Formats: sequence, C-alpha cells, structure tokens
Amino acid sequence: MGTNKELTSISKATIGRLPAYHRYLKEKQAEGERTISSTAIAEDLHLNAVQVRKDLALISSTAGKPKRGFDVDELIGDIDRFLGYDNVSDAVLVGAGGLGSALVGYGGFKNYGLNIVAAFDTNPALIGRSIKGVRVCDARELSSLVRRLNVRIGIIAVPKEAAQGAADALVEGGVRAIWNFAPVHLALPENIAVKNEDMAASLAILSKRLAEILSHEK
Amino acid sequence: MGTNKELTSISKATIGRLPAYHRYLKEKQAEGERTISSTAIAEDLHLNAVQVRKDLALISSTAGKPKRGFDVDELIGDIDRFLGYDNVSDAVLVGAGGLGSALVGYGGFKNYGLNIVAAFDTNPALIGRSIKGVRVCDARELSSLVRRLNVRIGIIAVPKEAAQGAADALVEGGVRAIWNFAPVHLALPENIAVKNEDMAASLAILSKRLAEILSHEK
DNA sequence: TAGATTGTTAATCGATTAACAATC
DNA sequence: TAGATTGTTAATCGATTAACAATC
Repeated sequence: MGTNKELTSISKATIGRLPAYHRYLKEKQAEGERTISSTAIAEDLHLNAVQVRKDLALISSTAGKPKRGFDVDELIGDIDRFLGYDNVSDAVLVGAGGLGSALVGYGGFKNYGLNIVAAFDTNPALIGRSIKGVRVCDARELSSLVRRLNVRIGIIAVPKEAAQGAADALVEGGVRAIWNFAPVHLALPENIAVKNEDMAASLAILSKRLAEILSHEK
Repeated sequence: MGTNKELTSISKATIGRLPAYHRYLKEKQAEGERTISSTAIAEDLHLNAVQVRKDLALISSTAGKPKRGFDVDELIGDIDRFLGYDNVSDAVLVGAGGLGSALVGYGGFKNYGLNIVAAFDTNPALIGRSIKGVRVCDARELSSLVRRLNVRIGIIAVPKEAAQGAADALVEGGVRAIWNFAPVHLALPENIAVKNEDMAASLAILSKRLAEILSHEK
C-alpha cells in the first residue's frame, strides 16, 4: 500500500502545494462536504486542474471517481500520512527572542508534525523561563541536550551574527535538518537538509510584482 | 541607463536570488574586497556559476571583467536600485501580536526598502501602544488610515480566521500588494499582488528532504 | 603569453498546461 | 444516455547547466 510511491521522488513543487490542499480539504470537511473535484480545488486555489489531479494522483491511495471526484476524508488521510502529520517529530528552537517565541506561539506546529521540545538562548534573562510551555535552556547545553534527546530537526531564530554558530552546535548535537530564519547562508556539511526562510527574497518578489501591477495601470 | 532592462521581465527565480547576492556582496565589501568573481559567489552560495553570471548580467550596469570579475560596490548599487532598496515604500502591518511584533523587530525591513508606518490590531490592550517605534492603531480605522497615508503594501500577521477580513480591509484602503503570513488562501481581486509566506509548505519540503537523507544512510 | 574569467549559444532538465479518450 | 470528471500522453514553457569562443 503506497510504500513504493513514497520512495519515488515527488517534486518539491508538488510537496509545497500539499499543505495548501490539506488546509483546503479540512475546510471543506468542516463544511460537511464528502467529495471534491479537482476542478473545484483548482478554481478556489487558483491552480490548474490538471496540476491538481497530478499532484493528488501522486499521494492518493484511491483514484478519483469520474463525475464525483475525490473522497475528502480519504484525501486528508493520505496527505497526513504522506507529510507525516500523523507522526510527530521532535525539534529544538535556537533563539527564544521575538521571532523564536512568535514561532512557538504561531503555528500549532504539532498539527504539521513538528513538536518543539526545547528552546535555547544565550540571554540569562530568558534561560529557565518557559515560552508557551517550552522550556528555554542555556545555549551552552545545546549540543549535549540535542544529542541526549535524539532530536533531528533544529530551527534557527537567532540574530544573523549568531546563526552559523547555532547551526554548528546543532550539527554537533546530531541534528540532520535545519530550518533557518536568519538572513544568512549557512555553511554546512553535505548531508544536512536546510530550508532557508528568506524574508528578503519573498519581499523582493512581492515588490517586483507590485511594481509591475502599478506600471500596467494608467 | 538601464531603463529598458528593468521593464524586461526578470524571472521570479532570479529576483529571489538577488537578496542573497546582496547580502553576500555586503559581507565581502565589509571584508574590504573590491572585486568578486561569479565562480567565487557560486561556490560560496552553492549555486551554478553560469546562473550567477546570468543573474548578474540582468541587473548589472557594467559587465564583469575577464580575470577580475565584478566590481563589488557597483554590483551592490545595481541590486539596491533594482530591488528598490534605495527607495523605501510605506507599508502597514495588520496584527500586532507575537508574529507581528516579531516581524517589526526582526528585519530591519528598512534596509530592504520597506518602512512600516503603522500597525493595526483589534485587541484594546494593544491599541495605542507602540512596538519598536510603530504605533498600534484600532483595526476599525484600517481602511481609512491606509487610504489617507496612501500606503500600497500590507502585511497580514493575524490569526487565520481574521486574515480574509484583514485582506478585504487593506484592499478597500487601496493597498495593492499583500504579504500574507496567515495560513490561508486569500480570495482577492485580480490586480492585487500577493505573496504567501507558507510555513507549512516550507516545513513539508524540509521534512521530506530530511526523510530522504535519513533513508539514504544505513 | 597563459590562464582565469567572462558572456552567449545550445542542450538538458523539470514543471506546467493542453488535448483527449475513458468512465461513472 | 449525456455530461462532468477522471487519468494519461504529448506539447509547451521556463529555468538550469554544459560547451566554448572572446578577452583582459
């Protein structure tokens, strides 16, 4: 059951769209819908219907039915399983300042398969405190604690000057994936997954689009 | 000078890389480097050298010189101008809670051409306060104030339930670009630029990469 | 000069979209 | 049945990479 499908590498683009499908389906589910068509999803999410069908085909355990579409509950379950939303992994947060605590508060990341088990900071005023139920520990204990807890994912939310050091400490502790919110390119070993959350890049794309829109009109 | 080049549509992918080049060049500048080669940039940033050259060709006012490379100062100036870092635009923030105040504190967005002139919230405890020098106003005044200040960019950092309402109010006030941090797909008129900061999408991509890495090793 | 580095043209790769037969 | 909707094959589009001649 789907074992092989999950090994086939599914494109980054598709994976990036799955959470949006998931949210959308959850909404529909809450509204009491039992089935949904790819055309409806495409229209509401401003995507191409063929693209939606192809994406869903890659992760769904049951094919859609002509005339009816896809089973909402089943599709949600499929995405849950594919993205590991049913199977929470532990993570640590480095940097318990503004951004860090916003992140902890924000997401309800647990719904997205991520459980933040500890935070770290160098600021003595923060160490020992809790933010949203997460204990803030001394950054000097980072590597050893990460190793002891066997954590594989680290989130970096420190000022840019401290980001490389944080990354190094995470790697030393055995972390294999880093979600980096600091505006720096981290130098890391080959076999570590990194995802940079580059706000400046997003902003650049947005403002160029804005400029285009403004130029098109009168 | 470069007028036409800027109208030629430059790919989103390229625009997204420019801030990284900019940061890198600023670092090199601080280290006293006068020139830089595309090969060096590519190596440090883990990109392809041809890609770097093509990206730079699109925005640079002077071509690189064989054997020497590009002039660091000039390149920085070119990116500044291209991305509008030299020409700050006003923006408003909707939602002055955890994420909102982290965003204001975070970026030093002014360096990225963005000046947050006001924040809005519905929470009476926040209204009237200032976060990092930005005044928090009553959300009911959003549309009128945005219109009065002639602001074109809105940042949404409210809980997902409130996001569509915030977007509507921004549009009503005349905003033309929305940077959305709420995990919802916003329904908006055609001619409004939107950039969704979808944390769940980033996380999905990161965890899939992690899964791949872990599976590759014994 | 020799070699590092450039810019450009062509090839490749990957992702999106169009066309269409199959089916509930 | 007719029509909405599916999945798949082929065409298109866009972005990345390779190959290479030009040049300081």
